[in-house]
Amino acid sequence: MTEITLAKSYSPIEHEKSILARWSQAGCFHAQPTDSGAPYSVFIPPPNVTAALHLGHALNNTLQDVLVRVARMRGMNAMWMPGTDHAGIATQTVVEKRLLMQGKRRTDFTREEFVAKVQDWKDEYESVILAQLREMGASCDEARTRFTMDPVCTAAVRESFFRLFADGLIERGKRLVNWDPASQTALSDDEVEMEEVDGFFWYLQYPLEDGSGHITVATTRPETMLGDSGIGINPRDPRAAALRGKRVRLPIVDRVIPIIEDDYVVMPVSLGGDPQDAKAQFASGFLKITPAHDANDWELGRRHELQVINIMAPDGSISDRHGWTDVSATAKQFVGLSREDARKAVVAWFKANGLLEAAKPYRHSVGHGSRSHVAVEPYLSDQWYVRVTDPRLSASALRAMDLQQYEGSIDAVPGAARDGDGGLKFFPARYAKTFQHWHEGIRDWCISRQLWWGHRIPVWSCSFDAAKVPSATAWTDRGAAEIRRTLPDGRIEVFVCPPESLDATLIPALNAAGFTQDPDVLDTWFSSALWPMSTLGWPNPNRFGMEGMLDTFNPSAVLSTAREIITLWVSRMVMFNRYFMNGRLPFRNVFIHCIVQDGFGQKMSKSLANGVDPRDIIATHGADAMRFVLTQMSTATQDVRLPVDVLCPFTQQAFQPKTITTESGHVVAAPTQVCPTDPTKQMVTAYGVSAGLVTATDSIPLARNTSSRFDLGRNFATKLWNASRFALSQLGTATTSAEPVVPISLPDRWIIARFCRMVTTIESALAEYQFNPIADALYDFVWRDFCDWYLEAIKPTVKNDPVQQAVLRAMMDGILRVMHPVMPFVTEVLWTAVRTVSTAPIRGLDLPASDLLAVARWPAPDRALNDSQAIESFQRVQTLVMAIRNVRGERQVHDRRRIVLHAPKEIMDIVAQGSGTVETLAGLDRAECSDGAARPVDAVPFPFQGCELLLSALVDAVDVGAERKRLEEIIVDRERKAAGFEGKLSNAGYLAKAKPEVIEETRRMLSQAQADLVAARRALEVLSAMV
RNA sequence: GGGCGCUUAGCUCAGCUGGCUAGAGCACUGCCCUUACAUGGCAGGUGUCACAGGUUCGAAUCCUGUAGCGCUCACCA
Repeated sequence: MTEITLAKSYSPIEHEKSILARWSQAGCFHAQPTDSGAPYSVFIPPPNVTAALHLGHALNNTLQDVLVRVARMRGMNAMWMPGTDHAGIATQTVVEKRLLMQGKRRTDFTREEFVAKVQDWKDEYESVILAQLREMGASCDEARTRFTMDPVCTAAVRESFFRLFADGLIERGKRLVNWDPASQTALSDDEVEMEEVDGFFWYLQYPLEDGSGHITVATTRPETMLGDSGIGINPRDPRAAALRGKRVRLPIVDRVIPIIEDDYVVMPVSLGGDPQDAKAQFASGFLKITPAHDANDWELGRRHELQVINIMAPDGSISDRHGWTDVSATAKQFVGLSREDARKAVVAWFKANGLLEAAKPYRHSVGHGSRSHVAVEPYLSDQWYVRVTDPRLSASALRAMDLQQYEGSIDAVPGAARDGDGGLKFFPARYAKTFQHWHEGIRDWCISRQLWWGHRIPVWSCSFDAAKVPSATAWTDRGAAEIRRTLPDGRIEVFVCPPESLDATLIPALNAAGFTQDPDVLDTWFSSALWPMSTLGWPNPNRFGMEGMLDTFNPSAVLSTAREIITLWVSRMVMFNRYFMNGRLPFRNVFIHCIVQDGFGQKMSKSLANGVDPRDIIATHGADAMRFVLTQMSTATQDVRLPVDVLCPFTQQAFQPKTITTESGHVVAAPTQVCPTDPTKQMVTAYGVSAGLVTATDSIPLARNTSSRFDLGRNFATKLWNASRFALSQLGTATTSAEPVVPISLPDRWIIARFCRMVTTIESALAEYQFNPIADALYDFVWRDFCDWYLEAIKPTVKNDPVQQAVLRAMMDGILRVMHPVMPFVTEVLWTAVRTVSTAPIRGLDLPASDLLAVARWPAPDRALNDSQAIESFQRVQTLVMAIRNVRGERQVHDRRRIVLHAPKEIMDIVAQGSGTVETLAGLDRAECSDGAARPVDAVPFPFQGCELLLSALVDAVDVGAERKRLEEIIVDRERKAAGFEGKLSNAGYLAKAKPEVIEETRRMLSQAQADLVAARRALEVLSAMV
């Protein structure tokens, strides 16, 4: 037998690399569609390549890894697809910022040059991210790593775009988009964040055209008045009748615009408006309508056929070249101003001309670009849309919902029954509501982005004189899809989308015919939405050597992600997967994990740069410790707050960093910190570096982050390590045998029963995606049951008891298996050591051998081993031990001192049942049967379950005063308890309505308290007699 | 404004299909370097379960309301 000696404590850094290498060499995370076992696939929510991963990602990936590793150990064909996301606007913004620091702009380069620079950035961070995943032990199928712009994914983008285009689900539209004047691109609704801004309500007077007076409009955006094309009033407004048919002469511009009536217009409180409505409090009853610069006005304008006058350039400045033609001489002075300056100038003009009636301060929310942080402009432009409002998409997503989780009647949702209906389930269930409400209020999805980094839109367009337009089938006959529209000037614009397979012939033909490709790229979520299909080779897996992948691994088992992703991504994956895969779901379950916040309650995020690099925690605590604590922190309702410390690179001391408040109001670690023990030494923080504020140098190095929250995990790994060391030391003489043994002694039967229950607890928690109970079950079992009780109990016997050795060996083996998904490294290291020992197997507990723990079988103990009787008996033993220890503790009896228990027969039975456990764990020299008559002189009495027990040889002399005090405290305690139970039992309602077993339990508790009371009082009497 | 959460020990959090004396880790106190582990062992103190009502024999748990915090959707009249 090989003797493996283990170091005195577990050092993660010494083992993690070699364990990773062993897994990698074995290729045990690589799955083939032809492998045995039911498919269990998980798609990593591909992190974007803007920055490295933080602990929020670590949490998500740890939980996924737990799921995947358990599935793998259960013999399923587990495939975890890793990858990254190109994150169009975010990545482009990051790179542009970097260039700006060098004094360069995107437009200083050609599109190809710039994309190459972004590609470099992507390559750098992609490799960082993949390394992070590896280091945290994520058992991803690395060989299948994907990036959203890989050829296989691009092929899926082309195919899906073509089919949506051909099916009429993609359209070109002139609509108001969220326009980011800084990055000069359209944004989807999801990329807009609302920020509170201090502003004003300005009250502007517009004269009536007939000179009969004026009306007053209220606005927060006076500069848009240059584009006003109508004035709205509510038809119920008492002033409406008199104004019907009248027109207003727009100041500055001199444009004459109609007054229209619409229910949408809010009436002021003074005229019957709702006082609860903030709008009514500020409204004048007259609404200026600017269809080109306000989404609601756009709708109003359509209803009343108002002119659409765009007064801005793409950079947000006032412009007469983007649709504004009736620029008056007065208006000229405003052209060219920024929107901010224009606002001031317009207000000043109104004031100077006596038309500014009032200005009231007003705080309101304004949309800002989530990346650029400048105010988003509702801007009229031509964009591509996916008509997700079509029932083929949105209603299909609703019909996918689990019926138990759908609110209302699913029959009201349009669409015919299909595969996949009702198959989508959320954990925790409340998030189904988010999903449902989103789809019920869904709006068409703007998918074009005026960026260079991303999937270029595969549409070629050209406009023709009506007479020269090609025939409607000219391009469709050649295999392309086509849509066309008539422009305001009567020309016909033709849009052609070729399928990728015909690129070689159609693209040259299109170019030759004068068509040009759309310069824009697709919203990143378009390609993300295809992730569970595109990574498996859809539409044609064989083309990429992925035979069988799509049919085997789609749908996946579960998507694990964050709350806000439900609308951004989950929704789109469901719609697309179902649309393209004949109703099939991308995943059956959606698990929403909690959010990791920093010590100030702010979500860790790449953009705020307050995230902690998991590698920092791995460095100070080890990957297993990090994973265990993250698992334990994962609860269903509570986000995780994680105070972060900085680790001084000079002294290795952790300290609380000095903080600063950012412009956006966030509290973050200051970019530079001073060593707490040596003020001459400085360091930079991860925040400072990620935010681009500082760079690390040799003299001012980067300080890692750490957090004491992970100590628990590190200590637990060490505990497991040492328990294994001890177990191995006890098994040195063990002999192997093929004949299964049946454990007889109480501690053996008990620990196996507890093991069974722990496995059950873990399995039922996993089924509900509840991770915190998994960590707790492991911790309680390993530390409390196994180490504190079992190992201590068997110390005197195990070396000479082959059956007990078999139990010890089996428990050690079983523990490593169930711990492995959460703490894969330390368990894999110990596995090698434990496997060198072999004993007889335990009947009913099959633990088949395996070279690597990562692919060992998950334990499935026989139900017969879950021995309730053993658990109850051992519980009595534990209670007795704890009672004795309590006396020892209070009397401060030295640990090594052996004492004597004197107990009546019924208690001696418990001692006997324990087969030595009580003696060992309570530090008894012996236990003697006693009727209480013959009382040793130095005996200390204590009540236990209604009996009076005595302990002797505790001390050399009894301190009567202290003893009396102790007994009196017990009496007070038991009196209080007895009174409580008596109160319950004297309540007629309680006796009549409570469950019989509950009442019985109360009676038992009462009689025990009363008996304790009797015993303690008698002991007090005896004590008094001694004096 | 709509929706969804949260508020339990000094800190970070469990518990909530109503029922034993409300728990864990950390921190704290006392004792112990007992040959697995001081990243440890044994013992101990600590809570008006946010607040106010209600339902019930019984509420941390269910209902209503209030306050504070967070997330999310909508909102530039």
